[in-house]
Amino acid sequence: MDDYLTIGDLAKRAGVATSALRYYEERGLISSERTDGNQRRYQRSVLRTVSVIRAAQEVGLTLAEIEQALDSLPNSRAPTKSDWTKLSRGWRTQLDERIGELIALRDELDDCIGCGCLSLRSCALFNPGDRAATFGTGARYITGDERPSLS
Amino acid sequence: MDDYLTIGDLAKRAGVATSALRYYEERGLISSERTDGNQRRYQRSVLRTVSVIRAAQEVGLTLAEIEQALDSLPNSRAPTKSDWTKLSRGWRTQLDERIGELIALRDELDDCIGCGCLSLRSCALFNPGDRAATFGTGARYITGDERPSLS
DNA sequence: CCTTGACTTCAAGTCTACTTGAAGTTGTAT
DNA sequence: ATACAACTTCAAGTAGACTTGAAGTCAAGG
Repeated sequence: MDDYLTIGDLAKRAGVATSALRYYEERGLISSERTDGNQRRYQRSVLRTVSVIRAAQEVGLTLAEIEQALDSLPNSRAPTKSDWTKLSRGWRTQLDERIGELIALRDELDDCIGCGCLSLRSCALFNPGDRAATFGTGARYITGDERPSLS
Repeated sequence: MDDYLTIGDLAKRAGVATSALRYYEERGLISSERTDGNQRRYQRSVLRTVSVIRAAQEVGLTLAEIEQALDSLPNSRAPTKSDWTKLSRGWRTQLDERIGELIALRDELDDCIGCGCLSLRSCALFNPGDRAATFGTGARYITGDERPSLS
């Protein structure tokens, strides 16, 4: 049973809090077995899953989206190498998009620095509408709901 | 008094909800005058301020940080061209940093796609610790609290 | 004048991703 | 055997940026 991790060990190795792990489990993102005394024991592969979750979060995905992605895997949960390849390819695309958006925004900023934009006539930054209008809490623009054209 | 905007007009032209404008005002980010009947009337310059606020949010700043930036302006609120230049230069820097982070993450993803990372031995993505460990809700990594080195 | 849409305030609700606290149980080293 | 850290559950709290709803007032067209 050296192959099993306690929640504390997993937390340490994955770089997350134990409370976060319990939360992931509650949401169904990871799973565990229990000891006779009802304590969680995680398979090593769960460490991999948690790493994937954190990476996906950095890409900008919500836990709901990550859950969906993990659910879509053939052997649900605990992604294999080819699963990971599939997922990361998709995420890379989204990441590319977000990077593109930020670069576009940066270009607008550059144009605006000292351009007299404050006239509000032609400045892209100061004319909303085609830029991401709805971005509530957090970075939601990456999910593909809508993509600001910045044309 | 054609120079004044109602809250509905401002909302439409700025691309935000009226509730958001009241919220900004409550937080002290924008200000208004009142009619005899106690309705808000905004100066045209407020449209500019709202645009600046939205742009800054897209850069990744919180309202608290934006408020601080606006407060730091000599003629507080309603930024002039040179104020805007100052602000946008600073924001551009942060934007650059965030873009750099995302690009680094993308490179990691690329390395990981089909590299056998799942061994968990040497993969940057799968070895947390030096990557941004704390990013709660939203894009907090841009604020300079901590910068992941991704070394 | 009257209707109707736009406005007012204020309190409370929403969403995401957790964290914190209380009260109690388990595992392990000595 | 005993201490003590690490674990358990469950409820409630947190942060940020708003939104929603209720109950009432204002403004402009016909």
